[in-house]
Amino acid sequence: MATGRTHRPATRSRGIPEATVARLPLYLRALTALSERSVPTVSSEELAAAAGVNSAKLRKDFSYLGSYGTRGVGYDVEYLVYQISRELGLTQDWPVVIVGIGNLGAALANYGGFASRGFRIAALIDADPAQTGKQVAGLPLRHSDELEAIVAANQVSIGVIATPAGAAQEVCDRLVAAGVTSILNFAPTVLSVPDGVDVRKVDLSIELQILAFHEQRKAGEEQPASAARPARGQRPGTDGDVPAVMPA
Amino acid sequence: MATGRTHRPATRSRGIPEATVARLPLYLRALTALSERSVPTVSSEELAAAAGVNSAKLRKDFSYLGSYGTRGVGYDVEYLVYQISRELGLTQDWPVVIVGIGNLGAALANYGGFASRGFRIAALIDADPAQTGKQVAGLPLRHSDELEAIVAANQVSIGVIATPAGAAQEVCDRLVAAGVTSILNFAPTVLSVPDGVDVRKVDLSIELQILAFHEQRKAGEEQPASAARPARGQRPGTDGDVPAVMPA
DNA sequence: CCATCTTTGTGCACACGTTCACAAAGACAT
DNA sequence: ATGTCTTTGTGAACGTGTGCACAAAGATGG
Ligand SMILES: NC(=O)c1ccc[n+]([C@@H]2O[C@H](COP(=O)([O-])OP(=O)(O)OC[C@H]3O[C@@H](n4cnc5c(N)ncnc54)[C@H](O)[C@@H]3O)[C@@H](O)[C@H]2O)c1
Ligand SMILES: NC(=O)c1ccc[n+]([C@@H]2O[C@H](COP(=O)([O-])OP(=O)(O)OC[C@H]3O[C@@H](n4cnc5c(N)ncnc54)[C@H](O)[C@@H]3O)[C@@H](O)[C@H]2O)c1
Repeated sequence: MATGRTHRPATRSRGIPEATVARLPLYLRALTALSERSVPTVSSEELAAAAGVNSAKLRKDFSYLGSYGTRGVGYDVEYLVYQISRELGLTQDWPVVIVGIGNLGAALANYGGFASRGFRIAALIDADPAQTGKQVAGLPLRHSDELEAIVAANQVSIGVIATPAGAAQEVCDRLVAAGVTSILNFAPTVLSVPDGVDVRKVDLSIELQILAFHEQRKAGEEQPASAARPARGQRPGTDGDVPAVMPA
Repeated sequence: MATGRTHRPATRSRGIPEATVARLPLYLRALTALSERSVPTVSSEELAAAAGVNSAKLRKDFSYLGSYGTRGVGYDVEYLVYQISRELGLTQDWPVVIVGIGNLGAALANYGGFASRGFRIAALIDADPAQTGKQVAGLPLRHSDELEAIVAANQVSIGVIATPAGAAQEVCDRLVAAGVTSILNFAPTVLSVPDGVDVRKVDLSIELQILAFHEQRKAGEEQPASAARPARGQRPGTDGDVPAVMPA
């Protein structure tokens, strides 16, 4: 997951809980799959299984949207797809710019699941003049100088940053100044933005470190009896590795 | 964020809260930057600012690791780097395999922040025989047939999946059968894994949808002056209220 | 050795998220 | 109509995470 809400304090007003919002896309994906198989209705139990969550949670999540199910039957697939799409704002088109078209930026530009929901790539922007004009994913690379003009002309409100970390804050500032109010950041930096701008981040390295933590824990827990695998982990049981020094 | 913990129920034993674990890499990154600038000590206030969190939260997080600060002074940078690294299991080397070396897989393989922490790419694996042997990021692509052998030979416990969604579950099953117990999944699918295996996921599309939700909310809130009816958070312009049909 | 000042570590209260468990809504058959 | 059966929607209990606010630890200076 990603991230930092620099937005409003709470959501108790017309509020769908943040945790619920984060799961709606998951439900939507599962429902879309059912829809493609022409399944007419689905129970909370089935859908929950498909989305990898527990059914009580799913029902509570849906209850924040309204009462869209039918007791004894379940949920109408098409109807739910529509309701969730509307709630997420996917019934409209969101123009998006991607800044920093290197290895990662190009992969993102080629990502199908991008356009499949209402997201449209308005432009691919890179600072390297040598790249300008080159085509990536069928779109021409535009130079950073044009950033402000592109954002304004297309009314872009969502920006994706895939530049090196060092350039991320500057790019962010320019995007925000030009009118972008939501940013998805792939660079490993903390971005600071004014109130009213949302930032979410994706960081491979952080995800791996979290996995490593649990991995180490698993290794350290290994049944002392059957030394299954001499995992590279720390020694088990004993937590007492008193480490190095505590300098002055 | 991302994820499904299919691991243990809770962590009440030697437990560092999950939310804290997820922030440790962030602190570590900030500390590493300070370390490179030879800053000897840092206060919770300063470090919190650098990591983008609130200082009380940071102090509480650190308190789960032990009492590593000095009142009136702050935290010793080098010492904290060591303690957090140890806690996250980064003092050891973690061999990782990436499966599915297309646009995204190649970008991940080239990612510097990979090796910079203790993660080492043990192998890049792809199913396409035409690609086998080609070099990506200085490593030769290996064919999927070798997956099991590679995992076993390198004692790989962390796998990254960057294949198309359709292949993800099968790849996951093979990784798990071969001994992998932590998976980072970039394919837009829910993976099912046995107990004891951790899965984290990264999904661009989901992140964008979450941003779109808040974006829509912001637009719908625009000082509507008078005719404001706080009905179903619709955007300003098109007031296409009242949805379609509710089928039988 | 004492006073003062800074900054940690944490008790506490509250907000948020999850799960259980069940009343009641509706479908459907008779 | 009435009864049975399925499955929703949600109250209530519990667990986890956040942030305030402050006592106490230690540095530093006289
Ligand atoms: N989140 C993740 O999982 C993940 C994975 C891999 C890489 N990354 C990060 O993504 C970023 C990009 O990685 P990459 O491998 O594609 O790097 P890259 O070097 O291949 O690409 C960076 C691109 O950004 C462009 N650029 C540089 N400064 C710019 C500016 N000011 N304005 C516009 N464009 C600019 C460069 O011309 C280049 O094309 C890096 O920060 C990297 O650390 C993140
Ligand atoms: N999470 C994100 O933000 C994000 C972004 C872009 C793409 N994606 C996803 O990542 C995945 C890869 O995207 P991509 O653009 O690199 O696609 P791609 O088609 O360029 O690459 C897929 C690669 O996987 C290989 N492959 C297919 N089946 C395989 C198997 N069974 N075993 C091993 N390798 C196999 C293919 O040969 C190909 O090289 C897709 O699922 C895509 O939806 C995710």
